[in-house]
Amino acid sequence: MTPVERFKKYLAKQNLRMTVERRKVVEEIFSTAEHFTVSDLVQRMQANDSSMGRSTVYRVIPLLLKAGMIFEVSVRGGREEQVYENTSGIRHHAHMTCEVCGEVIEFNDSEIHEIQEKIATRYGYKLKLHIMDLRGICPSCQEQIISREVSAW
Amino acid sequence: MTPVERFKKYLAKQNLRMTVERRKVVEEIFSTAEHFTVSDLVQRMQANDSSMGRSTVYRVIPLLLKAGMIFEVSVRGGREEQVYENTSGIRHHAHMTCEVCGEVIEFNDSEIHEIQEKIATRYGYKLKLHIMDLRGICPSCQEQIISREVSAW
DNA sequence: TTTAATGCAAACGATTTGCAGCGAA
DNA sequence: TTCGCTGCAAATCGTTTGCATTAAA
Repeated sequence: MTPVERFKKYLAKQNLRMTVERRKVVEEIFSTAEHFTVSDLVQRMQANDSSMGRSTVYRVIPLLLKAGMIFEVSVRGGREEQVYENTSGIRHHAHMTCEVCGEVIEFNDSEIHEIQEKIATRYGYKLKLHIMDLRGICPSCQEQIISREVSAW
Repeated sequence: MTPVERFKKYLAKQNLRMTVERRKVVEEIFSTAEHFTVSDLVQRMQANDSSMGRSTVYRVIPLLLKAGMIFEVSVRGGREEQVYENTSGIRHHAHMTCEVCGEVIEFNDSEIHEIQEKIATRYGYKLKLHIMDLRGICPSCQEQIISREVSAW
């Protein structure tokens, strides 16, 4: 079943309508596995059809969330746009961030995946997105900022 | 060393100034271990001093982030305010969310903590915040929404 | 036909910024 | 005496919403 068909079924169940605009949004979202923002979608879609409305995209997003077809991904700060991902396939995000200098280390630990699956199984969940977000202070920033005050923490 | 002293040192290092307003913000943030929003702070502080400016708080936040004294915590959606936490003590957030109905299960798995610490040690990081965020679809929503289409995923 | 969906523009709400006066160092 | 900091008001920017029109079902 294609994403469009899946969404159409979901809409029908809610007594909502499949429109050309909604179809285009879904096709655009599932055309790649990359994450996206509303601006990304609008920009890509307006390249083909300049009349495509921004608010239409904003109105489709919550429906796709409810349908379990996309996820919110980002931890947003300031006035950054929300980032989404489609749910075709399970995504793993495991990273450790230094909150001082912003360094990000990505890692992929099989033990983590095993535990995540174990937990999901325990509760009967079908996992679509795993985020392991470790925040701390990297070695060099520890020296510069904390110096010998570590014991005070 | 108190949070205020710590922040003062950080400011001095950057050739910035410790002011009465900044002192009050830090004291307010470290008066509890709870998370907070800018509105929380402004409201609490204006109870004592109605002239306290909102933009002053907004301008202190990035300094405290850089100083490693607070963290951004929330995964914000829509126009929700950003949530922060002070870094006195390590915080663990482990939860699994159903993206369809919004159910949130909090769990505390010692194995996860062990692995998180192991990873941090490997890279020399001083951990302050651990977030394990699992997103998926809960059993009852799987029935209602996916029904017998699971195989198509 | 009925009524949900669309595009546009205006409204919102959180966050940022320009500015003139203030006050740490 | 500097020049970073403050409160205020205005500006930004992502997101939401009212409305007249269009188009699924």
